[in-house]
This record gives sequence, structure tokens and C-alpha cells, in this order.
Amino acid sequence: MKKTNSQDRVLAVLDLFSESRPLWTPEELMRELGYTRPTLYRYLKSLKDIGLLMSTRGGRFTLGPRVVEMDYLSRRADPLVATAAPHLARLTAAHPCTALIVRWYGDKMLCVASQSSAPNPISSYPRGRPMPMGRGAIARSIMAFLPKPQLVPLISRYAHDLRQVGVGATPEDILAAFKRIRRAGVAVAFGEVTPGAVGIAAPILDAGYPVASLCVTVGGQQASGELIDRISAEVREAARQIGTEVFDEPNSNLNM
Amino acid sequence: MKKTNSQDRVLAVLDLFSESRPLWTPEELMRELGYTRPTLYRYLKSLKDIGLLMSTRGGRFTLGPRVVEMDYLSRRADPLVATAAPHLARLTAAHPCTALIVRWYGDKMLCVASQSSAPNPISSYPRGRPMPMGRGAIARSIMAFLPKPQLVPLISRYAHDLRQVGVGATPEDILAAFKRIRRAGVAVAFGEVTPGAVGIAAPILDAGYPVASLCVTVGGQQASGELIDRISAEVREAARQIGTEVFDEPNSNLNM
DNA sequence: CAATGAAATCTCATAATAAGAGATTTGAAA
DNA sequence: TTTCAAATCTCTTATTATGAGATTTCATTG
Repeated sequence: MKKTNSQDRVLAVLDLFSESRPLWTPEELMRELGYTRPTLYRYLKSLKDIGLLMSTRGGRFTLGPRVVEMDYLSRRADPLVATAAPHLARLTAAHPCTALIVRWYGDKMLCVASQSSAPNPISSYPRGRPMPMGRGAIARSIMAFLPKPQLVPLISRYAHDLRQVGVGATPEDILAAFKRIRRAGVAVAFGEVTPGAVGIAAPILDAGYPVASLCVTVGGQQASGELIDRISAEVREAARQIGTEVFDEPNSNLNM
Repeated sequence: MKKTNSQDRVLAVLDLFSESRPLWTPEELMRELGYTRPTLYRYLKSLKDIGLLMSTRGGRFTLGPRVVEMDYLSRRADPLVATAAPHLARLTAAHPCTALIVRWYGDKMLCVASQSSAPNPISSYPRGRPMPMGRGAIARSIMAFLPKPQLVPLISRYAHDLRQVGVGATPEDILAAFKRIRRAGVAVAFGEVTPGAVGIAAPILDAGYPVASLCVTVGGQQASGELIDRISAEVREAARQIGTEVFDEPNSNLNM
């Protein structure tokens, strides 16, 4: 889908940079985006001049220093990060665990804040790394609170993963599982994303709509049913409070 | 200076976000950039859709989740970060200190990688935070290796700071001081940026041109003359090696 | 140094898009 | 419901973007 307006066209260059393709040559960019040489070089010049891209060896481009700076700004300015910090601190003080705030945007979920008190943290999702949507407590905590018209296509899209991790065998089963999560207000998953880890996650809602998730991961050995219940309650409550503080409204859909 | 091409105009919105102004309302953006309402909203929509900006409370915009993701990508793809890591590890193993890699771009310097073995790290320049150009060993290590036509305007610009920290009283004195730094291959500063800290920095050169700096900071109490000399030699050598590895060429201007 | 070839940039006519004045819609608050 | 501010839309005109092709720059090789 080739964009026609030039603001979007220049920004589309940035869209190509991903974990699997963090470096691009101009030839590759031209081919992938369908831009002609002069047009692409013009865009590259604009992006380089503002610091969003930089050249590295081999004539390849990667994201530039202004990205680094903007992330610093983002860390400091994001109300979700600031508001969540004391909650993360309390949760990690109460249990040896890793506590994460994960934002959902577009079709991705990114950790934006985390703290760990686990002796050997086993989670490997540092700030900014996209997480899978088809697996894990975090994804499920978010999906479960989506309006049904939005949820149904996602279930189709991730049906294979959802089946594989045991959420349900059919779309109806999966829907029912999501309904249970919504009623419980929290999702729990065992080793789906990170082997050996239990993830317990509750959504952070803005006007009832999930925009992020608070997740606590503990090592599987420590995770009795009672502990999981206790952490679940704490996670649910902390997520509720964070949502209230950041979005100025009580979460109103916890018991649909 | 109002840009006329629309690629640059949309990117100029991002330029406004800074440490002192991380949040902007549309009204403020309109006023600052001189764009009309429909134009600005068009740009904001583009930037929001790609995730570079997001709305927060009070109708204010801040940098968005795609920035967070791109910084993650940048951390992993930047050859300077990867190449420097073992060097930082070695320096922090040898001394209780903080070791930093700082990139210079445009008129800013940003830490892009750091490690610390100091018992109480006193440096407060996390990844991405811009550093002052007029003070400190890092700035001086970079400036000293600039070609004179480029250095002279910078001296004028930062003359007040440079005088205040004792580099020199006149532009001639300051130039002479930079010449000495260039000959030494390393710059040393005492408490100019962070009170109580000694900074020892050497430039990382690309074809003789400074693009970054390696800096070690130690607490002032530990810093005998002999220790500073020893660290200086290690920093100079590590910076040289990093430059060689990243930019594929020996640094050729160490003894002009 | 010259030759070569790839990368990068420039020129310029034409087509496409962007801008913005003004109108309209949407959303939130009272 | 009314009001008002924020956000979006319409449409004409002006401006800019595009891209074919030419030219320059840069790096490598002999």
C-alpha cells in the first residue's frame, strides 16, 4: 500500500526498522518502499538532518541519535511510567519478581517500565521490545477487555497460538476463556512467553478500554496457587489504581 | 525559520520536544511552529498514526510508543554500542568508576551506553540525556579534535562556560588549551559537570573526525595524579580501539 | 594519476499534493 | 439542552513533490 502524501511517505521509512531488520541500505529501502532514487535520498536527508536516522558502515542506515534522546524524554514525560513507578516498587518489594508495565499500540505491546527483585530475572523483554500478542498473560489481559467486534478478528488472527497454549480449541472456547478473564479481572499464564515463568497480568483501562497492562512474573518454582491468588489480587488492584491516576476516571468495566 | 517542504515541516513537530518542554498542546504547537490549525492537525494525525506521538491528559501530546520501540532497536543496532560494551566492561572492572560512550550530533552530546562499578554512582546522565557542550571532559575531548574552522565558532559560543571552568581567559588561551588536549589525546576535568567527579575522556574518531567520546568518571576522593594518568592512558587506548573497530580505519590524528 | 562504476545529487517540467480560509462536526462541560 | 472549544472537512489555488534523465561525487583499482 503505497502512501501518496509526502508526510506519510517520509515517515514510512521509519516504519521499516524492526528487530528483524534494524539496518537498511538505500537500495533496499527503495525497493521495499517503491520510491525512486531521488525521492528516497531526499527523504533520507530530511531524516538524517533531524537525527532520526544515521549512516553506519557499509552504507547502511540505522536509527539515529535523536531517537535515543526522544526515548529519554519519553521515559520522563509518560504519565503512565511515572504513575506506575511506586506501584512497581511496592510489588517488587513484596515478592521476588519482575513487575512490568506494557503498553499496547497498534498491533504491538511494548514494555515501557519495569523493576525486578527476582534474584535471577528470567524475563527478557527490556524496554521497547515488542511482545507477542498470541501468547502470555499480558496479551490476554488486554484482549479480554476489548469490545467484541474488535476482539473477534484478533482471535482469528492469533487462533493458532491461542490454541497451542491451551486457551481453547475453538473460537467459541477462546471467547469463553476471555470472558472468564474479564470476570476475574486478571490473566495468568504459565511459561508461555518465558519458560519457567508465571505471568500474572491485569489491564490498565482508559474509560474502560485497555491501553496497557501491569504484569508480575515470578519463577515457576515459587508459584503456589495461594501465592498466585495473592499476587493476582495485588496486580488487579494496582492496575486499577494506576488507571485511575493516569486517566482520571475509575475503571468502570471490571465486573461486566 | 519556517520550513517550506512538508516532509521537514512534519518532522519539525518532533524537534520541539525537549527536556524543558516534553509536553505540548496543539495550540502551543501551532503558535510555536506557525502552522495553521488544519495543517497542524494533519501532521499530528500522521505522527500519531505511526506512533511517534501520543495524547496524554489535558489534550497534551508527548512522544509515543514507537519512540520507545525505536530506541530498543537503536540500542541493538548501533555498532558503537555493541563495540564499546566489552571496553566499558573492562574499564569498570579495573576501576570503581562509571564508563560512558557519548555521541555527538548536531549541537548535542548524548550518552548512548554506560556501565558502572562505582559504589555510589554520582553521574546523572542516563542514556539519551543531552549534555552541556561548554563544560566537561567529554565536550572538550570532542571539540579539541575538530578542524579549526569548525572549532572557532564553538569557542565563541561557549566562551563564557569555557572561561568559567578555567580552560582559558581569552579565545587564544582556549585554542591553546585545546591544542594541548589534542596532543595529549585525552581531556581531564574536575567537577565541571557533576560535583565531586573527575571526568577523563578521549574522542572516538571516524577518519580523524570526532563523532563520539569515551569517558570514565571517578569520584574525586580516589583520584590521585597517578591514577588519573593511568586511567587516561587506558581511556585513550580504548577509544582508539573502538574507533578502529567501528569505523574500520586507524585514528590518524592523535599526534598532530 | 586516470579510468571505472556505484552512490548520491541536481535540474526542471509537469503532475500532484499541500495549504489554509472558512465552514462544519464532534466532544465535553454546565 | 446549550455553549464553546477542539478537531475535522471542503475546495480552490498555490506550492511543492516527483521522477526522468543528467551530472557530480566518491571510492576503488590499476
